[in-house]
Amino acid sequence: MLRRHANVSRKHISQETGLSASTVSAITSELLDEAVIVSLQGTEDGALRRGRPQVRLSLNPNAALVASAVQQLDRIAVTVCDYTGKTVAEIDRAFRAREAGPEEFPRTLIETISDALTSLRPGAGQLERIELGVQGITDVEGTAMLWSPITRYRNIGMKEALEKAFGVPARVSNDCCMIALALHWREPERFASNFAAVLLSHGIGMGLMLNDVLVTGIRSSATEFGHLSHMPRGALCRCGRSGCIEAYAGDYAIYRRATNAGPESVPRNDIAQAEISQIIEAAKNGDKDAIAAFTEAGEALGTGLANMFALVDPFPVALVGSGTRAFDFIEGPLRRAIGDINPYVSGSEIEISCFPNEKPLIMEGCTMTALLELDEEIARSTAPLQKVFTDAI
Amino acid sequence: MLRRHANVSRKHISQETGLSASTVSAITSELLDEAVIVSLQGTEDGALRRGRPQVRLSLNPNAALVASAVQQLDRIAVTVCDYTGKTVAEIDRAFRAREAGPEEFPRTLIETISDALTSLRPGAGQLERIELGVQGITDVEGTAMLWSPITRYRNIGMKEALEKAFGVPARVSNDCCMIALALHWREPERFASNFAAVLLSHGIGMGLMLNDVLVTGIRSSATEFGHLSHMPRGALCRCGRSGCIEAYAGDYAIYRRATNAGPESVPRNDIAQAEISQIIEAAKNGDKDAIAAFTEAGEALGTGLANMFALVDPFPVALVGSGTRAFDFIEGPLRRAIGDINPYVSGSEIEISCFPNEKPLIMEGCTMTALLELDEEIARSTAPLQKVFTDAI
DNA sequence: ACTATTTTTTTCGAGCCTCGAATTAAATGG
DNA sequence: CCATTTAATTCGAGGCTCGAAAAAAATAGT
Repeated sequence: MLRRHANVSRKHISQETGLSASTVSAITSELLDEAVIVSLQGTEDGALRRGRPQVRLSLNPNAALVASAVQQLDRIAVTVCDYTGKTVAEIDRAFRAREAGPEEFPRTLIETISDALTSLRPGAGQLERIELGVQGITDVEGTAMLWSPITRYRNIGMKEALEKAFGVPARVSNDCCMIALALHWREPERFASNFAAVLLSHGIGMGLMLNDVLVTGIRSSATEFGHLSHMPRGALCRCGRSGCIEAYAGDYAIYRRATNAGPESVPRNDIAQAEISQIIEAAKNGDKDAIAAFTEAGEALGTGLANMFALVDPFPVALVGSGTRAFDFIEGPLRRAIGDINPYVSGSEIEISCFPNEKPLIMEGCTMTALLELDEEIARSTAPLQKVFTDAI
Repeated sequence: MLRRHANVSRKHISQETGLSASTVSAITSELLDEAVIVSLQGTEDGALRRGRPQVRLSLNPNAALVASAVQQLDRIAVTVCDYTGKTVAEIDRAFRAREAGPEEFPRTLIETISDALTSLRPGAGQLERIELGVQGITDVEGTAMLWSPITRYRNIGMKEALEKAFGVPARVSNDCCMIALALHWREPERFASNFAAVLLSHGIGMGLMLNDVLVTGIRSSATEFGHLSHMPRGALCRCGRSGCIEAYAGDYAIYRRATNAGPESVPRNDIAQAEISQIIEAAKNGDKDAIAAFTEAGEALGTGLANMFALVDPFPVALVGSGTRAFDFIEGPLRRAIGDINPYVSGSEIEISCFPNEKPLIMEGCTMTALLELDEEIARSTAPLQKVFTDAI
């Protein structure tokens, strides 16, 4: 509750959670004793009313620090946040992932986190957790980057090196999952129990939340939405197969279709954003191939989403990343494909939001993941939960 | 625990569930007082060992009765089971659904259940719940049959009429969900937390369990697997759209392809099982079109499953219903399609089981649903555990 | 300034579910 | 008939929860 809302009174917590006032009092007094939370005088809305004034409670910023990192093709970014989630240190520096050896990844990361930590004002909390967000496939345990488009090396261990260097728990996560988590916390009403975050960039990724749980694939920590079959025996995908959604909706697919290169031609993997911008301009000027490129991308995305809506309820969708710049050309075909395929869902009723800049979302998701794990740990150590009855049958 | 295993000792329950012996003792003694369970002398394995013998516990058969019903195109079947799930009465009679008016559905059902109940030996438990399984779309609350291929009437209310007639809670559920539930209880190791039951008959249905929860669609109580897009702008489906999985894998699609009727031709809805048998025979004799029909069915099913495996982990699949008779012709293309589409799943590693006869599974699922709801109710209504005080005089 | 009123928070006693330790129960072995 | 073994129960205690009562901390009114 306090992670969601700062400055709320015990009364308010009691009303929102349904716990009795006495229970809230007991729990908060214990957390205050342990300096996990702090109290402030004055009512929530600042108005002075008759009666004993509410005491506003908040998380104690100094209870802990967490470090979040995002490793991308050309940059490495690190953010250190206090226990309330406020950024207290930030570094964003160039990093040439393609030219880096496998050992450079953890090394550079450790250096950057160290630099961020030394820039902190004294008196801040202690570092308690590190969370790293990367493109590509990470193992479900979050120990390593199994495969990533940013490097030709496989299976780059991260967790162990980080934990050794800083002495705190560390994890690697898929960027799309972090984006989904960030949206879940940023707009809890819209992105509630069921929604998808679709990352549109060179490839297509998805972070999917169903029943309040992030869905994880068998090896990748995210769902392989980009490699769902859109068109059997269709366009050549970067993964080597044919007809994947990505082979129609990824940057390379849009470039290929816009330049009329033919669906079988080998995907380029060095497409600059400027080239996509040119295609958008061309589409605005009525270029048939450019428009067809975005139309086919929208159809592929819409078909994939419609299939998911046929399996579970329709859910809100967030489109994230540079691909959203062409949203005006993608939206129509996408919504049409949804309506065409699913008899019970009209394309127009699906909530779609765009977030052009994925990086802050990935960072936010990393921070939230670290903080939530920390919360769990604190909850465990404070008031040992009773053994949960697990059905062993 | 006792619903899963009859005749288990308190000791065994304690070991399996992880609850302490004292807790198990407290709970079981209360349930014994309420006659929800009964005890029997003698060890589980019958062997006489040293030490105090175990007391075997089981559900009390007479604690309650539940009625399950399956309404199909040409028959209506009713089974009454005791609280342990044992069948104590059974009726299966002809019913011409196509010629029946909307009011005949609940009326015939009530008649049949009444007849089954009057045939019971005296001393049996009281009827406590009714569960009905039907093809087609039911609302999530289980009140009505919104649409079903067995009748041209829409929105046939069932719950209210049944509850009025018998004075106990009633529900209508989708047949595929019931099949999934039955499999989950029949083979809990194979069909555990994640699996799918695919019904292959005139149309294609699916009961899907993810994370121990049956996935329900927005209106239908089951997932619309049959209407996932397999081939954009592909074969005409019974639902009016094009390229659905069902338009390749349903009986009418197989008949259409085998008779070379062209993918745009209007689906027949009166295909007899004998006609499908003929196509199977033709395939065995090497008929090109018959083989192609099953091949395309397998590809469509495999593609749909592969897409699901890309979203969540691969899971075991049960193929159910008359369509499994052609499994030998379907299996190869199905497994190939899975491997072709999902880079991380080989088609050969997916566990596929066949269950040709869907009716007993639907019935079993209905019974289990009713019994499990009853269990929940008993757990809720049970008086809170109280300590026993000895008289101080 | 003092008291009544209002509102929030804390304290207190109790209930429920769980557990471990000790006890009781019910059998076999010698 | 007693020692031993195994199962089940009882007992006391702890953790989390609650409702009722009390306390705390403010304003309103005389």
